[in-house]
Amino acid sequence: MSTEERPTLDRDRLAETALKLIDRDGLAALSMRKLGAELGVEAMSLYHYVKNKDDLLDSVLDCLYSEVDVLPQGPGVAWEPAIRHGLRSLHEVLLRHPAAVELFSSRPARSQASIGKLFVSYQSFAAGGLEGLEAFQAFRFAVAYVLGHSATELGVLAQLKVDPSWSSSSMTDPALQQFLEQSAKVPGSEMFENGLDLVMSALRSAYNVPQS
Amino acid sequence: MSTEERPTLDRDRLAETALKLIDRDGLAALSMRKLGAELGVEAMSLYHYVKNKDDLLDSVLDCLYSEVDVLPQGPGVAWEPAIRHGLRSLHEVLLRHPAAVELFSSRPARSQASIGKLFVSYQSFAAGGLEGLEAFQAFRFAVAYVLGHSATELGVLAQLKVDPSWSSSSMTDPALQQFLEQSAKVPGSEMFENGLDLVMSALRSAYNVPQS
DNA sequence: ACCTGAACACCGTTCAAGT
DNA sequence: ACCTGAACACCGTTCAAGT
Repeated sequence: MSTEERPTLDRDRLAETALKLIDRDGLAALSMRKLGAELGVEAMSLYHYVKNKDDLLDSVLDCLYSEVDVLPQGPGVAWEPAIRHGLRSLHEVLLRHPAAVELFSSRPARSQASIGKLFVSYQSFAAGGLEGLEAFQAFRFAVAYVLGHSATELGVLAQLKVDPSWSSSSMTDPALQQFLEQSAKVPGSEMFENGLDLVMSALRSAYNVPQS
Repeated sequence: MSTEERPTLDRDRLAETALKLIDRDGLAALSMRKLGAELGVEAMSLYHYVKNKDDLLDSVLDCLYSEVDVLPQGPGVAWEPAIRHGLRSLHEVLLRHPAAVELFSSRPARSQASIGKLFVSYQSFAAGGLEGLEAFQAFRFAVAYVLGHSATELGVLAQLKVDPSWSSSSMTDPALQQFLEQSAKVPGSEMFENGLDLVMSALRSAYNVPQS
C-alpha cells in the first residue's frame, strides 16, 4: 500500500530488475512471478512489456551488453589499447554477473544497441590494419578467449577437488595434486592478463600488424 | 505392457537418456517427469539413482566428458599433436551437443573420471617442457579458446542480423553489413583450425617450447 | 530394493474481466 | 492502456505406501 514508488514499468526496468534477481539467486531461480512480485505487480502484467520469458532473457542480455565499455575508433585511439580495454571490460562484466557467461554463450545479440556495440569493438581490429575476413577472425578469436577464460573461471576448471572416497592409486599422484592446487589458487585477474598478452601477440605475429 | 526391454536402470543410463532428450528438445525442456517417461518409469523412481536434478545434470556432464578423446602422454606421442587432438575432440563434442557449452561453462568437473580426463590432457602441456604454473596457464588458455570459440559459434556471434525496423543511418553502414555477412557465412571448422594455430603459436613463442 | 500415487509448493502462459 | 484473478498444463521433490 501507501506510496510504493513504482516509476512506471518498461522493458529496461524489467531487464535491470531481472538481472538483479539473477545475480542474487541464480538464473534458474528467476521466475516471472518473482520478478512481478519484486516490481510490485502481478506476473501477468509483465507480458505487456515483454513477449515471454525468453524475450525477457534477451532484454537481460542487452542490459549486460550495455555494461560493456568499448572505445570507439578515432584519432588518438591506438588500436591495441582499445582492444585491450574492451576485452577487459567484457571480462569484468562476465565476472560481475555469474550467469552472464551462460547468457552470452547461448543467445545471439539481437538488439540494435547490442549488435552496434559488437560492431564498434570489431572496428578496433579493422583499425589495426587487418581487413575483411582477417579482422573478423581476429575479433572472434579475442572474444572467444575472454568468454572461454571466464567460463573456466566459473565452470569447468573451478574448484576441482578429489573426493576422498576415490583414492585409487592414480588419484594420489603428486602431479595430480599439483594440478588441482593450481586450479584452486589461481591468481585470478593475473591469469586473465597473461592470456590477453598471448592473444595480442598471436594476432600481431599471425597478421603482421604494427606494434601499436 | 509386454516385454518393454528395460535393462535395469543406473546412473549412467539416466545420464545418456537425459543427454539424448537435451539434444533433441533443449536443456530447458528436460524434466524429471519426461525423463522418467522416456525410461518407462515414474519420475520418482529416478531419485533412487540420482540425488536430484542438479545431480542428474552433473551426470550428464560426465557423459560429455567421456565423449572427449584425449591421447595420454607416452613414448611416441608428440606433445603438440596430442594437444591438438584433444582440443579438436572437445570442440566436436561441444558442437555435437548444443547444450554442452552451457553445461561446461556452469559446472565444474566433479567425478573421478572427468577430473582424470582433464588431468590427462593437462599432462600433454607438461610434456611440452612447461612446468608447474606455466603448464597450467597454457592448458587453461587452450581450453578457454575451445570453449569460447564454440560459444561464439552457438551464441553471441551466431546469426547476427539487423532488424529492418531499425534503419537508423549508422545501421546501414556498408562496413556493418560486411561484419554481419562474415558472422553469417563463416567457414565453420576452418575458423576453428585457424584459431587453434594461433593458440599453438602463442604458446610456442610465449614459453619457448620446442617446435614439436 | 525398487517402484508408485498422492500431495505440496511451485512454474509459464492464456484469457476474460476489470479500471 | 494497464492490471488482475482464475485457470490450464506443467514443474521438482517429499513421503507414506506398496511389492
